[in-house]
Amino acid sequence: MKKPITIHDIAKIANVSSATVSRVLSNSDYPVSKALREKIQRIAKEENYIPNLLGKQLKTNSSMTLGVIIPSISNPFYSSVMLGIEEAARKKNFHVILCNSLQNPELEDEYLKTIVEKQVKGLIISSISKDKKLLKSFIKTGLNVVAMDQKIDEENLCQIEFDYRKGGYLATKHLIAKGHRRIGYVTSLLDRPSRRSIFQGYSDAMSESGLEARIEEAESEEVYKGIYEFDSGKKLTGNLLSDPNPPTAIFACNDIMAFGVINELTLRGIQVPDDISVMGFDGIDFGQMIHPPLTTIKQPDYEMGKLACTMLLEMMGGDSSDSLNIMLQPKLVERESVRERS
Amino acid sequence: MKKPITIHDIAKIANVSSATVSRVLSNSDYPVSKALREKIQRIAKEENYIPNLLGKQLKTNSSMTLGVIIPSISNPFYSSVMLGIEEAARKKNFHVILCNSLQNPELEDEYLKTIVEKQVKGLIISSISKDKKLLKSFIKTGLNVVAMDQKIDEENLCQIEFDYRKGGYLATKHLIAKGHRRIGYVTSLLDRPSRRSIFQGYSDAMSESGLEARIEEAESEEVYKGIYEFDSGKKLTGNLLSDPNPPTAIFACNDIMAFGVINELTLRGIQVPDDISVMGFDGIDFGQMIHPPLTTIKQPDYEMGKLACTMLLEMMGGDSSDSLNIMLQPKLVERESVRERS
DNA sequence: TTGTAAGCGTTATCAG
DNA sequence: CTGATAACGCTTACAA
Repeated sequence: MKKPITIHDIAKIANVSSATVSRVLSNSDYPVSKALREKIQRIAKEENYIPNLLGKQLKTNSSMTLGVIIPSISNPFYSSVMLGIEEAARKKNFHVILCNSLQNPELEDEYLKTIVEKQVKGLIISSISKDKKLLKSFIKTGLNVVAMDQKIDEENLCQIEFDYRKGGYLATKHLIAKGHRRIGYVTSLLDRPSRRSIFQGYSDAMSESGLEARIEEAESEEVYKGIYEFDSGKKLTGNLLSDPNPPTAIFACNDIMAFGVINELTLRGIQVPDDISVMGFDGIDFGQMIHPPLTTIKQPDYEMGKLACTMLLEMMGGDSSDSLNIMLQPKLVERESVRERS
Repeated sequence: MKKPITIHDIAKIANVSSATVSRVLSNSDYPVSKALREKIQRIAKEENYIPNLLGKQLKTNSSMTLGVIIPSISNPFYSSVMLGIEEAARKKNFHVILCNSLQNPELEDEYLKTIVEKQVKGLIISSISKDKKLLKSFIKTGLNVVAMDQKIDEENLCQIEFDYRKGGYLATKHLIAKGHRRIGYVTSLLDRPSRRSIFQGYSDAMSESGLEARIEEAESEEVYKGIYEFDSGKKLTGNLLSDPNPPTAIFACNDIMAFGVINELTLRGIQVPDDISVMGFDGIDFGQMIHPPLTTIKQPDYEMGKLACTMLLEMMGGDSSDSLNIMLQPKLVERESVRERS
């Protein structure tokens, strides 16, 4: 495990200065004679030269690394987002550090801090922190940030939002159009703006049609684990069903929860969609794999990640630093878990 | 966006040398008088000092960053693994760079190279490259590697294997014990050792009981996307069903494919498990969410990631560099997609 | 076209 | 206990 070879070693072997070596090996456009250039390249190859990017980065103050902070990679929505981010990053030779905040604001801040210390200059974040104080302070000192999924009140950053309210509205409207009047809404704890917005859309659509909202909210938030939301969906469905006059359609705040709803219904011998219709929210792939295939609202996850990363890289390129604010639109995906109320 | 403050700036303010500042701010155990220590800490806080880890890393030749190369994060198995890795890494203040090789050996090598250039000293990899030449060469020059999931023939690295063969064997035996005699096996392309091993287990169990193997193999591999394997499961099921004497049980090489099998069966009016039993492999959470809940072989994904990372960190600690080789055991998870053949 | 030398921000060695 | 000072590996004025 001897010391790796540096440009100085190569310089010595080639009888040139390390400056010249640097110039050719870093693909600078600085003029170097063809003879020397080839000689140096040959030697570098022979000696198995591996550049030490830390040196370069320290000097140039640029780390070619992006940070991503999300609640949990085990949520299929975020893993799609991540795939999109990484795809876009790779094309520009950036690496991506993945941080799961696990719904824990302290963890989020800790990651934020260490990432900045590593001189990461670009961050994509779906923040769950309340005040976002630390994040805002880093933005002020030059960190480039694209906020995703959860809104941040602050200038100087790009935001990629998703129109959750409209999504909730669209879903509910669809149910109403199918003739449903008693529509229940099951949701995780309404502690995040995104979740409140979906609920808002639901409420708006209901009251617009003179219908009464009927909501079941999960009590507390466990550490993010898919199966937790599934169970939660089952439980809340039970609550809804205990009503003397239960709903004919159930709308869930995300697909996994909707799986729980369908599961509970099926277990109780209630047919979906014949007896009760079910509607999800997210549009993860698994929705197509269950029975019946889930009608849902699609969030463009992969595209969202790709877009976020492209915007971030552009921002860091520093061209037009007009901090954009993009609102992605929901799309209704009709499959087979909703049907006309006869 | 003025220049961030360094230990030198602090030294100047405090009227001490930067050496002293470094000693207190890096939590070195080097003795510094209490008075100075507190003064420096106070100033650091006041000035909002953010250490530049690049400088430190360059000096100490250690990057506190790990690399992870996996086929695709959108596969729920790997996202659980990743969650486990990150959990273990965080506890030791390491960050994790995520690289999706997308089943592409060239991408894998490219990542490998750039990661090493970034002075990442530890790597967890589920390699899909054939020769693994580059990887082996890096191991020789001191890269610490934990190979996961896919075996690598080489000394000097830890491996966390999973007993795929036994898993396949266990699953098949279970089906046989339930009275099944015609058991079909549907699988993705048998191009990886892990997949061949599962198939081997299946074959072994079948021939051991004097039963005839019946395999359907997907033709080619698409870029990794969950829905592809699902469709593939559907299609192969169709093939199996076209047999004049179709199987009474179908075993799939992974859970998602099993979802496809169940879906196709259900669509054709064939009851699972009443008419045909279905068995999966992986044990992802979604298996519990479909109907009927999938009987499957559990790979300890999250634990695998955690273990891999712990081992890697230990290796890098450099204590006992005995390169372990751990074989994780499969576990049968009985749910409701398999039933006794009457 | 090439070389010299001064850093980038940190730690580590050595002397005081 | 504290302070100079020399690295770490690289880039980049500036000089030649």
